[in-house]
Amino acid sequence: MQDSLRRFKADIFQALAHPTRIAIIELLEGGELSAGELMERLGMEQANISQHLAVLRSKQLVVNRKAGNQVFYAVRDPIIIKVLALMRRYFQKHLKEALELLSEMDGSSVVQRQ
Amino acid sequence: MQDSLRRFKADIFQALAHPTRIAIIELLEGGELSAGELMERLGMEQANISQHLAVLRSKQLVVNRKAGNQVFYAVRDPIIIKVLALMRRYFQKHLKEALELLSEMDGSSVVQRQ
DNA sequence: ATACTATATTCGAATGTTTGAATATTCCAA
DNA sequence: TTGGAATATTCAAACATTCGAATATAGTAT
Repeated sequence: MQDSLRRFKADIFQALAHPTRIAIIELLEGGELSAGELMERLGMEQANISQHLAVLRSKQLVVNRKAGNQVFYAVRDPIIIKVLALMRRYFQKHLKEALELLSEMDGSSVVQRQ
Repeated sequence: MQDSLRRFKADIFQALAHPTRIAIIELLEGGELSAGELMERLGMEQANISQHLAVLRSKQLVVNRKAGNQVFYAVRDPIIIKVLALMRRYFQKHLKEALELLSEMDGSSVVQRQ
């Protein structure tokens, strides 16, 4: 059980482990939005957004509600929003190192190392 | 910037998105441990633990301290521990659905669907 | 019925992650 | 300085994720 609990947590982190999906959750922090609105605000392919929404749905991080033609999405549990808020705090706290990490990831590093 | 911030967050979630790495962080919640102790308690291959530690190090989720022969690891920032604590709350709150999700993942589902 | 709009799914190529086996490094002790 | 213990790295195979293009479904209006 210990291990499958950890698999469960890992799967949720996995679902959060993509910039587009984080953007979706952050957009939904202000309340529910339709798939189309998410698509517009993110400026990405329709299919791509829909695929990311499918990931978030499959891990139950979001719930959806059909209204006629459209499908509205919302974050299922505010705990997830809290998790992202903690991440923001973490980022701010470690801003300097975070920026160094980011530039290394870019391959545009200006950071000294010995 | 908005987007690279999200890439940063996504990378941290990615680092947490593995049961073994979650186990490592949870073991470290009680204080620092050597790589060897982690290996023993997790009962996994030496190389495997070391690789997972390398992932956690590269995203700066843990810090390490060499002491003679050994390397001791610790969680860098308690915020990460808080994140995992939130996940525990989330899990407890959604225990029923979580169990269903887990059994689906196992392929050993006993859950009814229509 | 037909056409239109909104959303979802499937497919395959590209890319990234995970693993154990083998090997390397580092430190200490004899 | 040789040997052993602790840890890290490299490699390649297996597996998973991501993307856009194409296609499917479902609702609404004509």
